[in-house]
This record gives sequence, structure tokens and C-alpha cells, in this order.
Amino acid sequence: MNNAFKALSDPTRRRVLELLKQGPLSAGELAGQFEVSKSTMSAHFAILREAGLVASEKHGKSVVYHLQISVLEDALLGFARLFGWEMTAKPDATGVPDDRKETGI
Amino acid sequence: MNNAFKALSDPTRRRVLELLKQGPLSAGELAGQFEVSKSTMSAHFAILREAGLVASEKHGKSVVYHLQISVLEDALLGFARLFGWEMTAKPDATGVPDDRKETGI
DNA sequence: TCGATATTTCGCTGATTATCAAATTATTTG
DNA sequence: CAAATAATTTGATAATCAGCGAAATATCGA
Repeated sequence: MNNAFKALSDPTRRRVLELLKQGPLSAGELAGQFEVSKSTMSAHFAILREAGLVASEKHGKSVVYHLQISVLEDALLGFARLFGWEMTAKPDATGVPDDRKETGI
Repeated sequence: MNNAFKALSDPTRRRVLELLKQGPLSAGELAGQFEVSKSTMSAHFAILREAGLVASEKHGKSVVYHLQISVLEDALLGFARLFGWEMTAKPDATGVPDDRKETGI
């Protein structure tokens, strides 16, 4: 959980997670959304990966990242519970179009 | 919100918030719970204060800190909502004994 | 007013962080 | 195979961070 909170402390990384909530994206597609260099973004991806907040798969030339929503949920939920909050998932707020629901691709 | 997440990235500071959820404590009482020096703790308090997560009042010789629960809630809730989670306060999970409920002292 | 107590500020250090450009690795395609 | 593309690794730098002890500030009680 500590690594998760460390990873969440950077606004760039939080925005990466936010982009990934709508579905998987390649390193290049993600990096294209930010002003910083690709190597900097690669370092951010590594931190998110080590925290378990994202996972990656190599597809041909590109590396596709996707959100590990349960890890994010556990970190946030675990902490929120200490303060008497209950966190519940809204039925559908993933932003993933219906026709991609099952595959997750 | 960025400052709040920065402040939450340190485990010592998260534990401070956790201690304060049960009620206000002085700088000394808080520092006594940790292995680090009082000056280090004072720096942590300053970061939490600047993030708005705690507030302090001087009472005689001592400085009493208390949790600004709504600021913590807003930071966590604001972020959680981006991911389709609903955060609700449980009716009573403050840990504050009933006989102190009204005064908040 | 003097000494004790509580806390913060100051000056410093070593570790970590975010950043970049350049080099490297892996993969696809001509 | 060679060139092009995608991403990571490396090496370097400037900034921030957590930590300490010592000095400073403020308040209380004798």
C-alpha cells in the first residue's frame, strides 16, 4: 500500500491511471498525452508497474498498459476504511464501450 | 488535491492522520508515538497543515492538532469518483467516545 | 525574573525524484 | 539483412525530501 500511495503522489501518474481507466493504451499513446519526454514517461510507467497499479503486455513492437483496478481499489479502500468511509463501485463507470466489455482489450 | 496526495505519500504522515482520527492530540503526544526526532515530526506536521489535512491551535505551552476530515474526504473522494467509486461516510466510525461527541475537545 | 517545558526554526547531510538526451534492445517490414 | 519504429535503459543534473542536533521562541510556574 505504501508503494501505491507513493505512486499516486505524482499528478502525471494519477493522470495516466485516469487515462487507462477508459481502456488499455500503449506506452506511446500514453506518452503522447503528456509534455514530458518518452523516457520520463517510461520511468513513470515503471513506478506504476512496481506498485502493481498497472500491468503491461508486449504486443508486437508496442507495450500495452492496462489498469489493475483492484489494486487501486484496495489501496484507496484500505485507507478510506480507517477513516470510517465505505467505498463502493458504481455499477458501470468504467467508460469502456459495451462492445469491449468482455475482452478487456 | 495534489498537496494532499503528496502529504499522504509518507507512511509517518498517514499514521499521524490515523491517530488524529480518534481525537485531537498535541505535537508532543503525537511525536511520542514515533521513533523520529521532534523536529522531524514538526516538519511532518507542517506538511500536513499546508495540505489542509490538519489544523492546529495553541493551548498554553502546547500545540494541539486535529484532523480536517472534510479535506481528507474531498481529496480521496474526488479521486475515487474518477474511477467510478462512491465513497460514503459510515454513520459512526470516528472512534470519538460518546461523551466527547459535542465539544470535539 | 528564572528555569523548565513544548514546539518550531535553522543549518546541514544523504537519499530519492523528475527530468533530459543519447545509447540500447526488440520487432516489423522493405 | 537493413532501415524504421517502439520502448526501455543509462548516465547525468537539479530539485525535493526525510532526517538530525542545536539554537531560537513562547509559555508556564515558582
